[in-house]
Amino acid sequence: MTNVYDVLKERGFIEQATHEEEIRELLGKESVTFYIGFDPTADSLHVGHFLQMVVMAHMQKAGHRPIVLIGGGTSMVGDPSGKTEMRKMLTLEEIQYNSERFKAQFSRLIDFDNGRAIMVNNADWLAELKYIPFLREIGKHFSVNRMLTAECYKGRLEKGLSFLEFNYMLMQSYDFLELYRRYNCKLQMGGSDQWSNILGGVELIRRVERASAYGLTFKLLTTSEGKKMGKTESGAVWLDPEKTSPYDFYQYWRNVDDRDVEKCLALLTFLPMDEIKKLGSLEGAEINRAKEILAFEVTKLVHGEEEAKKAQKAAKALFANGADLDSVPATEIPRTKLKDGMGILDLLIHVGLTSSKSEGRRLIQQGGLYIEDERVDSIDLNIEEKDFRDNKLMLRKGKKTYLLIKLV
RNA sequence: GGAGAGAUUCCCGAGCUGGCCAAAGGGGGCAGACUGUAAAUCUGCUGGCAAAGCCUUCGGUGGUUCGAAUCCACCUCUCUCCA
Repeated sequence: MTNVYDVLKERGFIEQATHEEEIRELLGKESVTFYIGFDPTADSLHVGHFLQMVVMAHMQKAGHRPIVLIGGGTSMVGDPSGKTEMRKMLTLEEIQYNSERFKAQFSRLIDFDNGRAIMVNNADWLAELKYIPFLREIGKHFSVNRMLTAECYKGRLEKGLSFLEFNYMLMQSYDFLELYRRYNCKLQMGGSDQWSNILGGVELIRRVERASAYGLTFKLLTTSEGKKMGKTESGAVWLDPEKTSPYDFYQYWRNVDDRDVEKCLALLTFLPMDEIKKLGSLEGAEINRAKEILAFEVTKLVHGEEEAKKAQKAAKALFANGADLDSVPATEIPRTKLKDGMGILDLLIHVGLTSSKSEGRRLIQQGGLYIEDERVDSIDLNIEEKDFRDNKLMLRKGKKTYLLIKLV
């Protein structure tokens, strides 16, 4: 059986490791409990988290036990790594709610049955901490000099860093220690921005427990241009279908840059590597086939096969000849609203295609709006009930944004 | 606690010897052309509205003025240096 470490390495996940050889050996000979921390700062996970879920799934498949650590306690402090500003603090209820949502999303890729994976909240132990004992037991092991030279604080040292946030590293290190004690967790993984926090924990366990602990970071999911992936103009690409529809999710991957296709296939799908290499080497327009597979596979993992098929069908139909279909993003509009007709500019706002009339006016004046594949050339166009065929009307903004309006 | 610097439209960043400022430039975004639902490139747009006009905007509140992003006072916040 191949070592997971090699799998992760081959697929390009790994950025840095504390003890590369030892980790590889450990993963090869025993079932290792490991953890990744997640901040419950939003009510859904996004693509960046998905990458980490995939890693956990690879690990679990190889017989290791994942711990999903919800940072209920640490998120009350806020990780300053790579951030330019202090984060807002969340209430307990929000954190609770967000964690519930997370678990549902994790369950798609990770099996939590019979303790094969665990989900814990670090508020359980962090909230109880007493200041003096904490300083005496944990604080004494940290050198401020060393912390200040850490890469992750560099940016903040120029902009200002509060003592509150400065403590984040201690808390995360303490998490690792606590998980080591409770679950014999020996390995922490995380994004490469977590490197110094992870190191802190590894060293802490070595000092306090005189035990070996390890850390591993993955590459952040970035585009070939170095930008963070999974961000669009309208925000993150979420895993929650309410926040990012399966169709939009599919389209996001369908539209990745040529240069990113192979990387995405390796990191975000479970297709075998030789197949991925083949797909990645397709030339010219051919590479669209690889993109379709990427989009389909990732959508399937996140939203299920059913939704993935629907999204794919919709995309194909729309881009082939503009036929309307059920799985295209759709909005409903009550019949009564259109009794006296509705100006096109108002309609655009109503269905959320534009955010102001000026924007709609510009869109139309620049020839970017189509109704049933006919370019709209007047901003005074009035939409009435009789314009709908079968109670449906297909709008298109630009080349790729379709919206089906249903009359109800 | 003391001394200084600053807060501008989505972001960065000009303007700050008062009217020509809805505010340069860049980034980002949107649209058009080209194309492969890619990239690169080129073009236009990018506060709102009942649109040759009007309204709201330059950290906040007041004031000076015919007129303020620009001047004055107070406040809030941020940064730098000193303790």
